[in-house]
Amino acid sequence: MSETTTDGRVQRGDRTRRVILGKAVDVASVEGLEGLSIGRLATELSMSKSGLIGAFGSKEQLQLATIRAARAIFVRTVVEPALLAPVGIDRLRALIDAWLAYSSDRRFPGGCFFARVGHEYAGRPGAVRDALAAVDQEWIGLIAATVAEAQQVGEIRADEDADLLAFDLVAYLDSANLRSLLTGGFDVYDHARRAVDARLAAAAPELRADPSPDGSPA
Amino acid sequence: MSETTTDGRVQRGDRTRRVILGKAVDVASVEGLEGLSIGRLATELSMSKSGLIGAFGSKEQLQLATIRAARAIFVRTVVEPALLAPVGIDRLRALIDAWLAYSSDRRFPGGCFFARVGHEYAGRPGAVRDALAAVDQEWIGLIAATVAEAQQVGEIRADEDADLLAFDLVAYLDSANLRSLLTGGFDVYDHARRAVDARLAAAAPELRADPSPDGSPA
DNA sequence: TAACAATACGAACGGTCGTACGTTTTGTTT
DNA sequence: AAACAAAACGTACGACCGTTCGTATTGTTA
Repeated sequence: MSETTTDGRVQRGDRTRRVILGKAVDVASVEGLEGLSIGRLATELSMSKSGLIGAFGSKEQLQLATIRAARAIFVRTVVEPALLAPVGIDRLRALIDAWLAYSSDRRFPGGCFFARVGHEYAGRPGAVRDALAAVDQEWIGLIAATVAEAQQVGEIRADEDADLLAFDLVAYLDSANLRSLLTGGFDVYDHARRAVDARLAAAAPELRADPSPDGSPA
Repeated sequence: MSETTTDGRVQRGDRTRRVILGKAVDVASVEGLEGLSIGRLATELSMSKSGLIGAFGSKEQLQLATIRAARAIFVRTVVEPALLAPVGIDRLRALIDAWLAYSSDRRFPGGCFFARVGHEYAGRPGAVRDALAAVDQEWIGLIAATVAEAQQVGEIRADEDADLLAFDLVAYLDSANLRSLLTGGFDVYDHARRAVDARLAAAAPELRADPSPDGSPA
């Protein structure tokens, strides 16, 4: 049963959905998920409003699908390439570097998609907010887990709180993203890089072994 | 000329404008400056749409006035109380503490007004974006200037880059604001506090003076 | 070929948006 | 009291919003 039948009809529908979402993520990264209007999207894609909404059922479903599509792009652009780096501090830096490139290269025209729409729905309960909160938690959780891995291989001090360190790092990234968009300049990404470097240097294990419980240096 | 005549008519207009803006900042902190609709605002204030828009001329003027009103509230809530603290690290901490209270107490129902609408317009050139960028720069500049003052009184190491330190601190605050709204919890403010403490501890001058070029304390 | 299913369409719906115009009300100035 | 000025109103406008309905088109299955 369900022998991966490639029904040409649903196949066409899937393709349409992909095309729509490709445009939707770009629009939403600038105008937000509320400003993402059916009519405008339909016009830009040269299709009918009814055809477009018919592919998703309702605007909220379109919004949720847009979030999933943006997440997939984020994973492909930031996470997967960074996971090629070896476990430890290298992988952590790879994630951070990939994120900075993702933001400064304007993978989405409005900067980080999730920063834009996250703030849009942060104060409004509902399915959209929940979905965005989940993605945000995934991202911070990934950073924290990567920090923990680096601790296990001894590249980050064991007494560092992984969640705290993840909080700091993500904060630098988000701040750079916003300020770059606001000012139009890119210098602030260097601020973020220097902040990351300093924070990771502080979290690095002491090179000269500190005095053990008994028998200490002169 | 212009002997501070208190014209009852413009006085009434000013009062109306104040009432409108009082509601506008609250609405905009949740729905954004775009979602701030004339009709809804008029309904909530039991006045006519035409009367409301007539008080400002256009929606963009209303938006700009709303930003100025939010800035005034921010100055009164965060900046002015903190400026009572003595120059130096105390004043810096007072600013940070006041900001955390301003955010976690939900002085605006949607959290920090400027985080919400800053992201909304960060990617869209125009007068609104420029106004928001200016306020943001004011705030970061104030933090940086306060850091510089603390350096002059010897409470922060002179080799710290004031702009860099300000960037880090503001990043912690913004991150806590967003994540608190997204999750509905307030634990993340403790993360921010611990991040601030650690960052300021790292920026504090060494207690045991290192050997200075000539004649220094034993 | 006939019956069925999924997609996309055009047209229309009620509702809200920002704005403009003319009128009424309220306050100030001759 | 008369003339004027500012504020607030009611009404109406065209544009767009998300959604619904019936229909044509395209592909699959009997």
